[in-house]
Amino acid sequence: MNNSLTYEEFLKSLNSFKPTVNDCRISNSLVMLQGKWTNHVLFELCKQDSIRFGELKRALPEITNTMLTTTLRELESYDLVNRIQYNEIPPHVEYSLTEKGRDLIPIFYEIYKWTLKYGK
Amino acid sequence: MNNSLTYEEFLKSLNSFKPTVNDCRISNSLVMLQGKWTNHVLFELCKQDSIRFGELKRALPEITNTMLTTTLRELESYDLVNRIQYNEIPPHVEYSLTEKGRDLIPIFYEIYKWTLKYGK
DNA sequence: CTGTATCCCAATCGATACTG
DNA sequence: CAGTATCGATTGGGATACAG
Repeated sequence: MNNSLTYEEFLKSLNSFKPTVNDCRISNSLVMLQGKWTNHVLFELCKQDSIRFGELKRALPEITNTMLTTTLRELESYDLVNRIQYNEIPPHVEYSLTEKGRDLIPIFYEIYKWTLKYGK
Repeated sequence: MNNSLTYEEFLKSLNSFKPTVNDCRISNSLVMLQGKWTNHVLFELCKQDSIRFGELKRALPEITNTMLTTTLRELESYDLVNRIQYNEIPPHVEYSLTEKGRDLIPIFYEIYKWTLKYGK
């Protein structure tokens, strides 16, 4: 059932993918990456096993508290990111990629290669 | 210069990628796919060598004229799509992927595999 | 057939101030 | 430390009508 096509098979069967929007699960996946900050945050999370809210904020100096929180909550809702809260003094929170999130890395790798070829 | 890293090398060097937004060329690439209709249109264009405006419209019944035009113009501006106009009676226009656009297909393939594993 | 022009609405983004 | 609340600004998307 879950046998994936090889790249060659994928190319040949492209036109058998349903054209209508609702049936296009591939495009639906991209919706998860559509937020302005989504991929920046995901990419930071790729870099280390876990990272704190404040570290993320320093890594992305242009993001606001509101947007960082909103983005992280969205990624949690997609089950791409884990949030672990430590109720110590001072309290802190660690964010990390789930397995589902880490499995996005091969996509980033293809984007990396494309960018190397065409990026400005 | 343009030697790309292997996937293993890519993984190891992830944390050497610059964290700041402006330096993150990978994330900049994703901006091109951020429009609500962008990836749907690109995906339709992957399926055949060239396609007419009206065919695209029928393939994506929920898109409006305005958004289809806007999206195509945006893709043209990124040099992902060619537009060829035939001044016959009746006039028609053919859209096709550029080489740069076709080189996005490996990215779609990775998204396809990810979707197969995790898509709802 | 392949678009534009116009107008409106909704969602997103951001700045600032404040809190458990 | 890691957020939330509020409000205003900006952007993007959509409906409709019309044009080359």
